Amino acid sequence: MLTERQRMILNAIVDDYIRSAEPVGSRSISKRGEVSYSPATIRNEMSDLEELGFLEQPHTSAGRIPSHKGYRYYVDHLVQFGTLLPTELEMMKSFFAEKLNATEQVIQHAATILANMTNYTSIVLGPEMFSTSLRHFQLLPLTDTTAVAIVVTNTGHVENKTVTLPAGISSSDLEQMVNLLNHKLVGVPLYKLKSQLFSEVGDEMSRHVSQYEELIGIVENVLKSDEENRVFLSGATNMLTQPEFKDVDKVKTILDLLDETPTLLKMISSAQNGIQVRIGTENNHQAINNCSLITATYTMDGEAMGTIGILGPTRMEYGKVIGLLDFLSKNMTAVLQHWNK
Amino acid sequence: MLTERQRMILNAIVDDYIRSAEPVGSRSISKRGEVSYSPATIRNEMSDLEELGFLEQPHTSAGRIPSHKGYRYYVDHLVQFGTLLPTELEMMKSFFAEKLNATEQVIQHAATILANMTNYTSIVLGPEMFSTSLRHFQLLPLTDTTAVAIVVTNTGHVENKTVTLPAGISSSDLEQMVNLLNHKLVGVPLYKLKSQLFSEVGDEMSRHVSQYEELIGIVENVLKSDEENRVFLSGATNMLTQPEFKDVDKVKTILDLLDETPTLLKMISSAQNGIQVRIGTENNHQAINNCSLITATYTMDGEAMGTIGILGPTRMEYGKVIGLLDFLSKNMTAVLQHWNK
DNA sequence: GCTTAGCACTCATTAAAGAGGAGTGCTAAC
DNA sequence: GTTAGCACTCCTCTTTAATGAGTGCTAAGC
Repeated sequence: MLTERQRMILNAIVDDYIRSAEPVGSRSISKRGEVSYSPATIRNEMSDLEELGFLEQPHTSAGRIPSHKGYRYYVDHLVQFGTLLPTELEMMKSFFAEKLNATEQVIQHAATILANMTNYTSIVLGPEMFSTSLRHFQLLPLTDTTAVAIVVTNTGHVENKTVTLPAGISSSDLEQMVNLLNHKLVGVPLYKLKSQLFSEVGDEMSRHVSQYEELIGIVENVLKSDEENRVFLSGATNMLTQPEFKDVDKVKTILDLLDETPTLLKMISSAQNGIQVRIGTENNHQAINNCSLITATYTMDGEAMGTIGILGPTRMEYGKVIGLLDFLSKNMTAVLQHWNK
Repeated sequence: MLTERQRMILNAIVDDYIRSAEPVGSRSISKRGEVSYSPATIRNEMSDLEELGFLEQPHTSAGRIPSHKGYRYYVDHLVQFGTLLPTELEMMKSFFAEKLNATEQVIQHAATILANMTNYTSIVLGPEMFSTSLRHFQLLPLTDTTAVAIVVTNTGHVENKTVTLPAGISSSDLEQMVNLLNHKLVGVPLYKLKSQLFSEVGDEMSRHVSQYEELIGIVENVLKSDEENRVFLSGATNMLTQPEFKDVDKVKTILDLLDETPTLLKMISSAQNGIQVRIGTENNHQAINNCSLITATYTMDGEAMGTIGILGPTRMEYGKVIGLLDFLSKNMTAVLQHWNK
């Protein structure tokens, strides 16, 4: 619905604005060379683009800046994915070459490296715990009524939580039950635990099933309490370097949002497979109405495991970030696979 | 060395400045009533106080603000500890009434509540792991060469780390050794592990001591990797609400510092017993030259366990914060004791 | 001798006014 | 359809002046 020339002009304006953070005037577009028309012609097109909702004008005598709709069009039709610069590639290589022997470390490190490379804020969602399987379950009594429950997954991930013990179970009974659970349920994917419980354990000791269920409840409880720990944040203070956030009050609402792990979790875990860009209000959070979130999911054996996200101002370097996320998410699998197999 | 009147004036100036964040003039001191002298007299004293280094003047025609030395004198001789307001007491009570069944949660929650009550940033150092004792040690093989090591302390704290296994140990040997270690070393304070190893285990299997040592090394390794997790931060963004930090660049260096857990750890773990106030440059960190850190240590059974700290601008409410920290640190023991015994 | 009223002086802050300039929209010519 | 020309808008920056809070000093008062 846009003419080729309009697309070129829109593209030039967005590019320019991303670079400079200043409203873009017709003359500076004309001088760039890509669009070889006079400023007057470009002005006419800009006027049309504004009428169509792709551009905005801060005030009459200023240049144009992209509207949300403009960014959307840019992202959907115009942006070209960046390829990694030699230095970036170098950093990536050294990241993948590193000997990190825990999934968390890989994720955490990925977050850090992304934040450093982009100068934006990175939000990374670690592997979905429920897609892994039970490696070991243990219950260590602390007092008469409490114990620390420990769940180890096949990925080497350890979760623990101090729990209140089910009433009316003797410690020897408890031990026996834990042993049986381990014997029968090790290797079972976590999300299947409950159903497996009935087919495996239920047969043998049907009269105690309710107590077993309580134990499985503990396991699930331990894992659920972990959800928030899946979120890794890095470079939050990079927000402070963006000219649009030089006002302390604005940036505070953003940083406060970044402090709320549950909100972050909801935000990033709602990402679709592949690369997704959510611009401004599409994020549905007042505080980041002037931010864009670019997410990429990473997989293992074809299954979605987690999400990598970059949060920056709407005026962010979409091409570069998408390129980086694409590269990282695709190669992430390799690293994780190495340690989880 | 200061006259009574000078002390009163200094006190009034610091109080006023803490409240208003504006240079304090002689007239406003005179009007407060505490010092019933004319502005001219007060001006003379202020001039003397400046000469003595307790006050500073931003420019000729401005009021005075306290210098670091002025704050130091205020903290050492003038400030009166705040008593908790009814609302504050209420918050404290509900905090202590809460059923938190893990030390980490207590600490984390203490940090949050402090940040909220003071509107400053709280840095809390959790219990020293090495002062607790071994509850359980476990090694779960993941691959041929790696395993996840799990250490549980008597406080219900669980640490884990994926480790590379010592070369040349069969899995059954390993199991046997872990069992023996558990048998002999459970209940031993963590800092005594190594020495105890020799007296307990060394006798029985002297030829394998080096391998045992390697296992203990793993235990210590697991615990060391935890040091950073002892630090809990809350209310970092509160810094943004302080008028002295309305400049984004200044506040960025502070927030960046707060992101460096190891630095925080060093900073807060160097606190002396009891309540300590470090003003401005006394913190030895460029980034927080305009901040003060007030710390209080909390104990259990007379032994130092950890530290609670509040970081704010040098112009912070010393009296109130010291009152809060005093109250909290003294009552903290009670909560922790409840769950660790 | 300590205290204080009086006054000149300093200097940050604020408001107003003007100059400059970037950029637009429109019109008319190419 | 394209573009040069031009009047117009409005932000930004600078200058200037006014305001006022606060000081330091001197001399008078108690």
